[in-house]
Amino acid sequence: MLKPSGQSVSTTSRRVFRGVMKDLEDGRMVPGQRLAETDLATRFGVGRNAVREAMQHLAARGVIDLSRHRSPTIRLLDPAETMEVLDVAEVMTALATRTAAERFDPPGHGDLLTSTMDMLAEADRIDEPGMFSRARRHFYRALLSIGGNRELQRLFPAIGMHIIYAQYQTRQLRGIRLKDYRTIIGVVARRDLAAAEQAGRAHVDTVRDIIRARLELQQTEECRCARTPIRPDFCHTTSSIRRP
Amino acid sequence: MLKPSGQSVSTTSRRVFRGVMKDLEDGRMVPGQRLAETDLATRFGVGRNAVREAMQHLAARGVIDLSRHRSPTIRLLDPAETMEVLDVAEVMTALATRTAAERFDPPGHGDLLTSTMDMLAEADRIDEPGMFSRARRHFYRALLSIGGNRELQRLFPAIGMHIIYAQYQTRQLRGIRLKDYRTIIGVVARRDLAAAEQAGRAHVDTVRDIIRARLELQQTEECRCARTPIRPDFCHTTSSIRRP
DNA sequence: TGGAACATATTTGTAGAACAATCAAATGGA
DNA sequence: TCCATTTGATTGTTCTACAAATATGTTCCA
Repeated sequence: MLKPSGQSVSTTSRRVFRGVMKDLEDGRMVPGQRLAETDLATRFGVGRNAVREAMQHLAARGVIDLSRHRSPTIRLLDPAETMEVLDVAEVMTALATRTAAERFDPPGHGDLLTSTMDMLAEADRIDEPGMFSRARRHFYRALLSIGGNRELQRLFPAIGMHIIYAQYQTRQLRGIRLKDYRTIIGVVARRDLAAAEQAGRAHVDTVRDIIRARLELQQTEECRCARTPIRPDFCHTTSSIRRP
Repeated sequence: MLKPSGQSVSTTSRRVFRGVMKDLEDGRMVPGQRLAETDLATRFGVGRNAVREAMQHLAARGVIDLSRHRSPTIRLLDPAETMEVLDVAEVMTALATRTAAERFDPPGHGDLLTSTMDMLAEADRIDEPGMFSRARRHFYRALLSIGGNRELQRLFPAIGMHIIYAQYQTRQLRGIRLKDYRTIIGVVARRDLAAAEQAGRAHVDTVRDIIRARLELQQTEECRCARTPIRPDFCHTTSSIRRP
């Protein structure tokens, strides 16, 4: 039920797809980075075809950019496009939270929410890199699952939030997210449609404000921190993935 | 400007992708139909690899369903999922119309709207099958172009409306769409944000009501018209595309 | 030294062969 | 008629091969 039909197939290209997504989530790949197909093939132990299929999937999902005779690059958002992504995320999140509140059914969905809550608490206590990402994903999957809208389940993960997560990763954002997620869980459990929609919208709005502030700060003082906006030519050669 | 970055590449798999989309739009392929990869390869004069890449792209876009060791099938919406698609379409369309109204700039966008208007009028007069589909696509592209939100330009065509167009094609719907599109163009040109958002929402709402009515009608009297809900096993064999 | 022009190496784009794994239909027996 | 087996067709996957384009490196000239 959590897996949309198209996702459940377990093929080789799927493995590459997931691998790249996971690498992006865990910070092993960063926006702007090039992905040479032979490198990926050896890295995941598959043929070039499988890699190319995965690239098509990733491109359709907005994770990478393709251009002829160039290595695919992980999408890098300029400030304007970052805001555009957030505008889309706002209405989609609002729909997700409202639908979840509308369809929330304690007997079926109760422990799903409590387990999500637990996972968020765990992520708050323990300070492990991948932990928070997993909790966040779990939260949204639970939300979408409760809502039961299959088209939303399909499209929501296609919003460019993955890129934003990778590009603007700060502790400040993480803390705010945790708080907002708890609020959302609360209003969904109360089945308060209006409050749920508002909470979803407000969350994205908060994230937007923080990112905007950071972008403006960054524009004035030209200091580039370790993890934020990486230039497209960050990796000068196409073979950008080092083998272990 | 009309083309998102990922779309502009012109490769062989891209040709297959476009070909399938066009076949769907023109009614040469219908929801539920199977797409054997060797058939597609010969039909488009390309290798199997290219077809498989295109299938990954189409699957990511929600145009086809993939399952292991089965020919891909064009997505077929049951009544519930049809409504779910429309729920997503509603908020996305509302965002599109509002953003267009917000960013509308007569000097730059004026003749884009008039040309769209002309095309819609043309489609209304002449009764050619592909004509209306082209006009509709032109309308939405213009809307998204005016709004300028690149993420929305990328995600909007990924909504399952293509399938709905193919599955619920009636003259009644066409007429209503034409009228609604003109209304939307009007309020966008007036830069009335609230009215634009409302018009977008109302349009999808109207479409939903009509489809719902048809589905209920269909449920009572079990008559299946020529073009509507085709069963998944419509094509009994996998080689469903006949060569000319 | 700086840069332009060329030559070479690397990478992508594409087709096709080959084979295993799996599914769907046809066949044949009870 | 119904079930089991076989057969045929289709997909999943890797490899090879080569053309086309890009990236890199080197040479040469001002």
